[in-house]
Amino acid sequence: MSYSTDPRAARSREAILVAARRLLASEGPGAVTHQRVSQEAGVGRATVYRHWPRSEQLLLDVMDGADLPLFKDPETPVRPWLHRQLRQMADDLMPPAVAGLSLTLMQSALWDPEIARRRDESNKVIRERIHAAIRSAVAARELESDADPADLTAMLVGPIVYRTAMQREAVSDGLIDRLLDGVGTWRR
Amino acid sequence: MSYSTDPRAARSREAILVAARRLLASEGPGAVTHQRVSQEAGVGRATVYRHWPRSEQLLLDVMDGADLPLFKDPETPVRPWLHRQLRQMADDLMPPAVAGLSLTLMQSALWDPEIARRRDESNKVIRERIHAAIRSAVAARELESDADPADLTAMLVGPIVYRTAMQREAVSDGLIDRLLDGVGTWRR
DNA sequence: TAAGTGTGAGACAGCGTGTCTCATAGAACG
DNA sequence: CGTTCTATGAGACACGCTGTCTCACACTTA
Repeated sequence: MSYSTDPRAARSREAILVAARRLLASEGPGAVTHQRVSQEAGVGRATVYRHWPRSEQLLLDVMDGADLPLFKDPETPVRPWLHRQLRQMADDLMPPAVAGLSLTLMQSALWDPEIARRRDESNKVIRERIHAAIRSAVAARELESDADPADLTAMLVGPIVYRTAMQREAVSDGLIDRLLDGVGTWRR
Repeated sequence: MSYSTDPRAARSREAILVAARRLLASEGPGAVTHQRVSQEAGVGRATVYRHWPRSEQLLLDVMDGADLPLFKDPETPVRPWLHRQLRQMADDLMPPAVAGLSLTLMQSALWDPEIARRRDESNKVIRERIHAAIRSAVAARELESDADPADLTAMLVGPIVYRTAMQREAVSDGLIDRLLDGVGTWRR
């Protein structure tokens, strides 16, 4: 994406993103409105609309700022690495602001094609990274598995999301171990 | 819960619930506002507030109307029965209105203690039903498993919710089989 | 210096919230 | 039957948020 190079526009953009991040962290996604953000950022309301006509897009860009390197660059042995990644994900999702943001975006995606597109992209990245990790484990004879990539993701990530966002309890290491056992037969 | 026996109150209640259900199905949770509902129901706006001061409570009661007998009364053999229940759950969750409602309530629960309480109750019911089913399978020597009840629920329900609400794809029978394989060792 | 443009301020119409008052129609009861 | 009781509809009020528009102004860029 290329934005205007005008330093005035860049300044506004930054101020708005900072304000949106602060509001999100302190009061949750519901507080990230054009009005609140413009006040917090010391910027005209119309300016926020100019940069982000829909507030979900603003939320998406706030999220992009904290872009996750999750499941990137698998290490061998794969199993402990995957365990660490899932642990990390569970911890990242625990704060209400983050859990709320995820739920908000998932919900917006149900009715907004643009958000749906970006959700699908995100899903694809995660799915491919997890698939790559599993493939490398299989190649190193660390694991025997023939599961579908999308199924793998659902089986590993689904329970973590469910536990943190819906059951609102901590993800134990034991649960992560069980999830990993579910993807196939591990050796060593 | 006991409501007023006054037939006027009962009439309003019913009209409001019917209108809310219709709005939910046709336009999603975002359309279920006091204002819209009161118009649709042909009822004063204040009347809606009297019955349900917060719109999430109205959504909860709309959901209760379609109360799910999900995972209730396990049959033997347990595995095919569990399979059917998970299939049913996946199909129930697929319509955007239902998926959206679930996400909305999960999100509200993050900031509203009352909604959180009812979410926890719901979770408890599901968890105990699934636990009962697993116990009966273990008792009948159909299954060997020592998983924690909350973990079981996360491992079975989590991926279904993830697939339908976040990946927005159909849950295949193959995935359900994999999930069931994950809870322990099945015999026969 | 002059043209171009992002901005802040604010108007406007609309929808939604949450609380309040008040006359009235209907229910409950002696 | 008449009388109390109460849920209701209508609407006022103050407020928050949306989305669009206009306009003078200051800053950027050529």
